[in-house]
Amino acid sequence: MRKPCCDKEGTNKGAWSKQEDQKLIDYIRTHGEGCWRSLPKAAGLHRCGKSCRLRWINYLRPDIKRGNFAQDEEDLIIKLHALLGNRWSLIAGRLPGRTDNEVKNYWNSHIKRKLIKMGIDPNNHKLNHIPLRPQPQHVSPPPTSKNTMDAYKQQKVIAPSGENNGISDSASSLEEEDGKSAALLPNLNLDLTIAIPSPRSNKFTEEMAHNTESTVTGEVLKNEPTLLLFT
DNA sequence: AACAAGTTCAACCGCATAACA
DNA sequence: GTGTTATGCGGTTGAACTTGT
Repeated sequence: MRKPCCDKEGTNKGAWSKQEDQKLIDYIRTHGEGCWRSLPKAAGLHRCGKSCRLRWINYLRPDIKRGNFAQDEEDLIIKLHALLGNRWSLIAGRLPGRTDNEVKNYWNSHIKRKLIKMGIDPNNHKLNHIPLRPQPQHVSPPPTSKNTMDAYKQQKVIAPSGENNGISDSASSLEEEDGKSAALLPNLNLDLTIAIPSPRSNKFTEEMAHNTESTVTGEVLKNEPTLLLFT
């Protein structure tokens, strides 16, 4: 039997030192990413592979964009979250230079609070105070305001994602509700074009294709899941 | 200046699943 | 087909930092 990934004894934990960072950077520059299990030993690090991977992906990678999120990034996160739920890696994948951890943290510390303040449930993007009569479906024009927050404010119509944070009940659940529920209707002007990506994301893509008003193209970009958002 | 409360964010943990034997 | 390991993901934690009193 092979040893488990994280052998608890003899491995460092907690914050990384500059020396550790440098060792990791040097090693990956020379050997590239991959084989995280054997990397710590080869790089002379007393860390588990998991920890090295996380440090590299979330902090040391050269293409990481640090600093505040721009307004358009924030809008995109909201839109994607409405559609995808807490699938941070998928959301981050649409924000160049941003990591899933960063997006998740930003959501929890900034956006979530903002939405709550506005009376919007961040879990399902619905208003907490629901009008007595539901709006008819598919009648609202796309938001004309410059960002999603404005759209929320002006139209008070929130995205479709269901209680479970997932995507599985986005469009279908609305059909099920059939106007009986007071749930508001999607109006984020999400026009999706999805290309079948790498095998790993096929399940996701199928779900998306099934649950959203989307166009599935036959184009495949190797190892690059493609989800185009037009706002 | 000192402390408390609130916020941010890097890092850890556990689970799911892909990959492999 | 089954069992085991490696990897990736999302939830959570806690130290560091900021703000208010």
